[in-house]
Amino acid sequence: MTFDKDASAGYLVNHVARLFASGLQDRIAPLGVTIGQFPILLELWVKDGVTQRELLKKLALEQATLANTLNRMERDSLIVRRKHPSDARSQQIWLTPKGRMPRDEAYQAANAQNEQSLAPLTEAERVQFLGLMRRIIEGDKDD
Amino acid sequence: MTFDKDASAGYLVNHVARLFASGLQDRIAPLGVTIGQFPILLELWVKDGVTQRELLKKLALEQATLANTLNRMERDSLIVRRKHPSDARSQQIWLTPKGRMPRDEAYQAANAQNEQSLAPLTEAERVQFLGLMRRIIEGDKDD
DNA sequence: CCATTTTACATAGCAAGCTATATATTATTG
DNA sequence: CAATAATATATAGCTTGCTATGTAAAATGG
Repeated sequence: MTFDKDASAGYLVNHVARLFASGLQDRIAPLGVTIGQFPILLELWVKDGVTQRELLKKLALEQATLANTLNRMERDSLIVRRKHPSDARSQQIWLTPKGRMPRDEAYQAANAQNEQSLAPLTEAERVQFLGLMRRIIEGDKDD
Repeated sequence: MTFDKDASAGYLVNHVARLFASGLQDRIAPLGVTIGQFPILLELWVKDGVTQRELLKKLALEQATLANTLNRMERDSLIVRRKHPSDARSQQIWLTPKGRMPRDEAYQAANAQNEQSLAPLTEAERVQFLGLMRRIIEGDKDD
């Protein structure tokens, strides 16, 4: 039997993911944010003051991963955790002024990276690519 | 301005990569191998006794990443490093009997995971998906 | 209302990736 | 041939992801 990793979806998708990640990392570093913090910030920019569990529901991450990244965000003064008024187990996660950074720059960084990495594809192919990935993700939920 | 992470190629590809990785991890764990070691083993099964630099050329990884993973593979008795006969800076990387495990099971694990994750796609779409990813990777090299 | 279960979160510990830097050896060059 | 540059690898230290487990508070059921 034989196996060609360059014909393996798993191998390729890992490689592509690292290309996107390292490109985005370079672009958002000047904003004082890392790629792991980025999706969390995106959610908090929509609505902060939420609990960790509420955040978790919107992110495809394990609870421990989120807790650890929130620790680093607190360390980096992007968020603060305050007592939940009615449930002492939870905390509310609030953006600091630093966490409320110029968001447009962050959006632009992400858009620019997507644009750069997808440059070899036509518009139709980009739509296809996103669609195929969404279906793979969707298919996984049934397992 | 607005930004929808679920319409972002970078976000989706990261998610998809983690689905593949965790699925493959589960499948190869019984073989005593981890996902980071897997692509290295694939190369060593083709040819061992090579130097780290020769291995590195075939893998889309940084030198330090490879060195660290080789350390863990040596710790796990999958490989041994022996003195290079003519260059004292290098070492030759050899598979141990354990590293020469039943490869077919490993190939089958990877194929089965690809099959499972790609299950929502038609054969034509799978070909498309691989092609799109290859072009993204290829496009990155020119940067 | 008290014992038990469930929930929310934190922590420990690991793998895999990265950048930056150190170290030893070989190759080159004046 | 000695000084310098280049090469091969290792190490330090970080982030992001994971699983497994601990702990405190809330909810529930007899």
